[in-house]
Amino acid sequence: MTKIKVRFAPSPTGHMHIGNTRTALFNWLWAKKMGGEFMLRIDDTDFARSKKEYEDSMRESLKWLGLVWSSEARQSARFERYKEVTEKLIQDGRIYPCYETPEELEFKRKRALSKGLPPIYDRQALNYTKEDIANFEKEGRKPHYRFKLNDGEIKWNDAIRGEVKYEASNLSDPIIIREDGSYLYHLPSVIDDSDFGITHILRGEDHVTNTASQIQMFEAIGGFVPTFAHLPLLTGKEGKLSKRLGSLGVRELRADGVENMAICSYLAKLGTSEEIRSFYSLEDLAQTLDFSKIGRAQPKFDVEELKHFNVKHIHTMPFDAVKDRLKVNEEFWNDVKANLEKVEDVDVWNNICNGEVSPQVENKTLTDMAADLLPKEPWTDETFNVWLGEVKAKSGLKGKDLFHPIRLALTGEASGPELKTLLPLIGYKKAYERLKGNKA
RNA sequence: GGUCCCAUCGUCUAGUGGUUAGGACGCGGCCCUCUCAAGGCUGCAACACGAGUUCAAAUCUCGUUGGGAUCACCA
Repeated sequence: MTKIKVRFAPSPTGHMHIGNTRTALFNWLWAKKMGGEFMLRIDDTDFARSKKEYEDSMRESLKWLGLVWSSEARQSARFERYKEVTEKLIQDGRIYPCYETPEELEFKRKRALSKGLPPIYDRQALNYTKEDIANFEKEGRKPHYRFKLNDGEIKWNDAIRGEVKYEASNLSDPIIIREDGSYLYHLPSVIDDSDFGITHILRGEDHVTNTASQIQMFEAIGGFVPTFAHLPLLTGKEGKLSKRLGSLGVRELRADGVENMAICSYLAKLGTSEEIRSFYSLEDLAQTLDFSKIGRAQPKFDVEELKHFNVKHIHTMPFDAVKDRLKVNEEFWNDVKANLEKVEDVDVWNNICNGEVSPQVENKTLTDMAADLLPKEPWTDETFNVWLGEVKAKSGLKGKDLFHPIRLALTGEASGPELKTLLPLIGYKKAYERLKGNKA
């Protein structure tokens, strides 16, 4: 059995978004689970839209997510190779020149549609005479090229969708070279997958039809046909795949305090029969990947749900998973994590316990009394209960009337970890001053 | 419009002819805490529609409706 190799092949025409991330993640997880290799390939054949800035941004997001790659390639650096293959394919009669303008093509499509016909390319270019071509050249028209699909049934066994088949006659011959000589994604992608020994192609189901034509390309260049797996596309809350989903960037999520492993856990399990639960390492998550548990329907992605999941993810996050980013020790982390909405908020509590806080005085009589009753250190586990019992007895207050003013005075916040946990962390001196209404 | 895919609680899903249609998330209630949060328990809630096959259909067949993908000189 050959070693498996997968690739994530983004086009640097935007930042990493949730759809991209999901594809990259599944590829990475599959490689990890199978002990294979994960490759990054920059599909920058579209000069007009590709930008270095986006490429850098994607690399950064990928690294932040933990989706590291062990090798990489760039399509714009491989044009010589594509040209070589193309020339051979032209000789084989699998690639042919066409001279229609985009406008003419658009017109043909519209006309076909209005007649109730499928807007499939009519292969008019296959019937050009030498004179036709000479005339086009004389007009100054430059050819674009299409890959000729052979008639017949194309089928493959999709790792997610099972057996898939298409009749080639229902497909358009894909354009593979633009009028300006640049390549479109189809053929370079196949050449690269073949040259780099990609064994599995996992991508969104928007590519299923492409797969049919690409299988013929793999065969035409004499390459190994990889195994395909097509993930159902994520849809937005409203049903349609919204533009918002496309623009929902990893960078924004990160800035909002969403944890990388929350994103990965959520995306890996959404749309599967497994419950969405937190994983704290990609390796653990990888072991649970199972194509047979991926549904065929399109799951709805809801960013609010992700954010909610993220909060729970933080509440149970082990110290080891965050310690590199923390200034506090394990005990402190465990005391406050269940109240955090973002990891960085641990600083807020660190400051409340160790820094200076301006107390809010809600019931001065009560907090003054509480200050006077507060025993000096050393404290024991029972100190808080004993102290509060006295305050309760003396003030006659209980429940919220009792706790709220004290919490506000002690922490300056209306909610947070249990006061019993917090008090020892704050210490006598600060606690006393704050209860007295002084900044401390 | 052609081709392909899909359809079970609000959401993600289990279910492969006989189930009180199960779980998870969310939502409601209760409990725990002398407060909030966190936590525990519990409740509400679904087979898109219509035929057919069958003793029996969420499950099989056909149709309808609805959703999605693709049919780009984007990837």
